[in-house]
Amino acid sequence: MIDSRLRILQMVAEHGTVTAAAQALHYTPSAVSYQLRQLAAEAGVELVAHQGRGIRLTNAAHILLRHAERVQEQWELTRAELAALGSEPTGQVTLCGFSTAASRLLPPAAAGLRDAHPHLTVRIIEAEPDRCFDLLLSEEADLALLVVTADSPPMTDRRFDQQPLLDDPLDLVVPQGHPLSWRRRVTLADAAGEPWIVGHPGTTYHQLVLAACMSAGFTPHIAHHADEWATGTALVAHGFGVILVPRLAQLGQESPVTRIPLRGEPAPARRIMSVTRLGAREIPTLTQAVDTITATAARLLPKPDGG
Amino acid sequence: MIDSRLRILQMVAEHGTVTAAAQALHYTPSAVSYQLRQLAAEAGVELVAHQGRGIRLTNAAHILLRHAERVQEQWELTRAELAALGSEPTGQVTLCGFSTAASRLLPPAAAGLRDAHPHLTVRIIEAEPDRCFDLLLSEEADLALLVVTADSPPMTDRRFDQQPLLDDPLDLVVPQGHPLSWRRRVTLADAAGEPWIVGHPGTTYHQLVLAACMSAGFTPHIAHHADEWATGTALVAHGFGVILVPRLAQLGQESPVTRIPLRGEPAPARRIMSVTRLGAREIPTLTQAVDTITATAARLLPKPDGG
DNA sequence: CTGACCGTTCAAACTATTTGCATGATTGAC
DNA sequence: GTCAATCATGCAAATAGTTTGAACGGTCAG
Repeated sequence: MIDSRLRILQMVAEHGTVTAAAQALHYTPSAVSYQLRQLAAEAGVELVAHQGRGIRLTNAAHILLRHAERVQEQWELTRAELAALGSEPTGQVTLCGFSTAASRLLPPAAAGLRDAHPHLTVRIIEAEPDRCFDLLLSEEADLALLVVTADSPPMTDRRFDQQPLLDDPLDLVVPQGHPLSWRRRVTLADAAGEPWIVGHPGTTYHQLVLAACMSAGFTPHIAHHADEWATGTALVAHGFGVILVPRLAQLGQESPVTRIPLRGEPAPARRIMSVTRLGAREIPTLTQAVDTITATAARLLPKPDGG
Repeated sequence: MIDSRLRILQMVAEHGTVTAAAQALHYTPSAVSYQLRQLAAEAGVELVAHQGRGIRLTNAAHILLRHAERVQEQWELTRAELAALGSEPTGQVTLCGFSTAASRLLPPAAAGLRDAHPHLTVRIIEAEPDRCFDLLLSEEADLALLVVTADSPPMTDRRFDQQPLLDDPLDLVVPQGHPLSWRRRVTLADAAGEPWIVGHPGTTYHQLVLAACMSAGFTPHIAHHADEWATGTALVAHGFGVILVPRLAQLGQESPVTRIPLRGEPAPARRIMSVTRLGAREIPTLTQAVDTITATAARLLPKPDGG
């Protein structure tokens, strides 16, 4: 509903370059360039200034960006009004989230929606947090579950409504028989000297582990890279190091490892957020989805006793 | 800039039928129908209900209409911001108005704008008041000069900013030597018994004359129809009746007629309004245009002495 | 029951957008 | 300095989206 040219401008502002914006939108740079030109003509102002081999957005562009935010918000309010108008929710709602969310939290919520509203089409997209924000902006998705990363927009970003959903505690996974597995109380710092297995640089998992270790006061010795839980677990089982897994993540039973809840103040955890476009949270369908997700999470993470 | 589908919905709301909306937009009914369907799908709601051989807009459609108004207003504010950003006004500005305005008020204003801002393209469209509102909505025009008619949107219509510009006094035109031409003081009621020459039914001029006569307390005897001043004047000169002409209208010198300023409380006049989309009046270019038009009007209608 | 209107549908004509490639400009590495 | 890499843009061709025109079914007034 929001003008596609404004969306493109938002992406350019977000990603800094025409090329990156094009990538996020599944467009080619030519298309983005062309549309920016159109928008500039329509508004009767210059939008971009060339700077080096890239571009810089002008003052006028920032005015248009503020406009886009307001229109976006207004549109979400209207959507909510329409949805509240009664009658069965119709059309399509799309939930997106990173791997663990997509596999454990979203399906129950999606199924609940589907069963409650026969005329509603429910879609799920598994995507990394960065991409989730793009999906929200482009209205390809309506609700996103994601872990905060260094690349996340700030909480104050007026395009999004970001609410903490739950704190997913982190467990340390060590080989069976590892000295730490006998300890009554293990903190992250206790594993500071271990060789670590983390995701590839740039992945959310990589950032997560590094951030957790950093806030525990040490920099991990990274011995191996593995992006999938199964791979990491297997490496641990064979004594290549230790990994950190969020409580929500399910590990296969194949590898003989010990999973140890970490203690600490605060206990190491990853914060999972539910994110909508600003104003969209009031849409009944989404409210219901968030409720279901909260309930699911409570079931999967029974009582966080002790801390 | 505003979504073309919302514009179409506005037109349908305004004109009541798909066909009429299509006409106003220079579209075919098919296109309007198709776009309404698209909009409904995008919003996930029903927009039209069939009623008899026409349609009726649903509740949801009215919510969307309110949305359209708000977005429209927001866009105009943004335009004003952009325009105020400094730098020379660029792009295009279009003024529209009914015949007299188009010939006597708009050209000086347009010329002023053109000379003041070399990079600005100025256009003029001559159009009946009804059409002027459509032109504003579709952003084909930015400022309209028009006479209030029975079909005008109410002053409270949140899509427009309607400001009184001037009152154009009405003159009675009678054949030379006509008894009324010797009177020191003539009111409209004095011509109640004359045969009248008016525009064709439905024209602004027709409405104007009837409204004036009605507020003077009589219904004119309509003897002839003529839409052009020259035709009407010629008919008057040949003794077929009398006509009413606004002071701004220039009559050719070919026909021997007498033009008598009408008295009364209030003096018969047509009220000329300057209309913009709501929020657009602050755009410097338009402000300047209105100023020039006011000045031109003051020059053309020197001092309304006496009443 | 007939003619006038109205809204919708469908394939075809038409527009506008998007792509793919070529180009010029800038940056950083060697 | 040279060279490869990165970036934005321009243009013709491909593609997707919109608009048209003609046909149809429903509704209303005479």
